[in-house]
Amino acid sequence: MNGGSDQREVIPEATVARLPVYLRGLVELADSGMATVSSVELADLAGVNAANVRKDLSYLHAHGTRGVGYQVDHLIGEISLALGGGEPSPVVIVGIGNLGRALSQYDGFVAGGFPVAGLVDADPAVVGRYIGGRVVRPVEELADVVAESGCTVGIIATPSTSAQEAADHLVAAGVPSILNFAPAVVHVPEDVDLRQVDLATELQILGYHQHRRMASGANAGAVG
Amino acid sequence: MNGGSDQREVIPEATVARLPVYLRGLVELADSGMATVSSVELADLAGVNAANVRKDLSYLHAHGTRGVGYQVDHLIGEISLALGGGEPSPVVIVGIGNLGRALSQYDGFVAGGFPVAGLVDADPAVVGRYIGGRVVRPVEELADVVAESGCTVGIIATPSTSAQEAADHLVAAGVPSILNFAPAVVHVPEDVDLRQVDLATELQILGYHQHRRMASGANAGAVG
DNA sequence: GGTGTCATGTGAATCGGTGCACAAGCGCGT
DNA sequence: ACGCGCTTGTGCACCGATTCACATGACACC
Repeated sequence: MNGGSDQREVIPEATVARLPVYLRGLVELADSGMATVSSVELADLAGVNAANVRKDLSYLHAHGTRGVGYQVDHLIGEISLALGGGEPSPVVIVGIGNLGRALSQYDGFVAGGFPVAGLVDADPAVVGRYIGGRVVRPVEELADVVAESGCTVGIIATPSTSAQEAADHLVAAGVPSILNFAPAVVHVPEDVDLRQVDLATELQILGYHQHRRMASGANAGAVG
Repeated sequence: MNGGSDQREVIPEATVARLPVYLRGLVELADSGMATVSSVELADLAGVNAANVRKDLSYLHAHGTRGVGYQVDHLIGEISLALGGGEPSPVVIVGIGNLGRALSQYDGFVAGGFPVAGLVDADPAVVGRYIGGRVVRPVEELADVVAESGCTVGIIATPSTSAQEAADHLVAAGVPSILNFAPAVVHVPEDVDLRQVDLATELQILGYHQHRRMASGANAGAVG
């Protein structure tokens, strides 16, 4: 150990994407009173391969006990630590349309440690309205909102035509992480982390599989 | 080979996930009056590598012209054909809470060929209410809704505790494709296509990167 | 205390995806 | 008509992720 305490904490991207799923399952187990969990159980809960679970957990400082399994409490702590260090990350939502309104009242955010700290919109007709007890502020004050509440995550819920503009505003305000719900490709500097959540794309992917299944099943006939 | 004309249409999953992005960019180009597009332009538009674009398009019957590029119209047609055969796929939304309401009014669905054909909810207090001109029907009538409108896609927007139940209802109604927005792992038969869209998970992934960036930058400082 | 059983942890093979780099081909200008 | 430049299409190598299979090790029971 050459003094670097974070060198061993390089977690593969695919593993990171699964950790929140594990965490959810583990919390559920903890509520059920389970003290330990095996990789097979956790794999079943998360819908992945058991060996995959073990390899994933090996990246954390989560030592399991052979012949017994993993300690649920400890595992919850380690995963929570890896995913943001246990500190809540306030989020600011840009674009208060249908989706933005829904997101601002989504319980999962608060429960997951991501309290909604601000709402902004470019439309003067929306600015000033109250959504879930929070006032919608103009996009010009985005930097202020970020500075006041220490927002570290920005959510883009604007129409796709304004998505790039919203991203630029967030970047300018110093927000390091952006989640884009608008169906548009936005470009950000390399030091900004951007993730895309595209409902229409997901549906179209489903459409492909469905179409292909029908085409393949055409000669075999539809079996009930 | 039994005259199968669809045998060559095996498209890698990663490619399928990019096709909708291409399609969006292409439609935009078509509106701008562009008749042809090069792989480099399309790559820039979609935010991916140009060679990747070419390889992706090679899976379709979308022959480009060397020295010129691809014909925008033709490409739009081929991608649309691959993604669902051009047929609109009506969707039914299960769970009309905040998210379900927002989704039911989301324009992108109709634009993408996924009209909302029905809304159902298990809560009697919600059943009967009108959302965007559509009445919310009880979950017991889900099979009827599906049969009436030929829904092929089900969207789960329930609380996570009811997600599995909603999935079971959809499967029982014969819906072959399910998009799950609830933060829970649901299990479906193998012949049902299930995709997960988890807002909380996405945020936690962002949280990981942010946390790691801060930890790494602590000893190295800001690099100039 | 010894032994059997069970679950972790990991080496290694495999699979799918990405991206470079280059050959093949088409059109345009001369 | 011919060659030049531009772009497609793809072989190949690299990389990350997944999964099997097995060695290691701890607990419980007798």
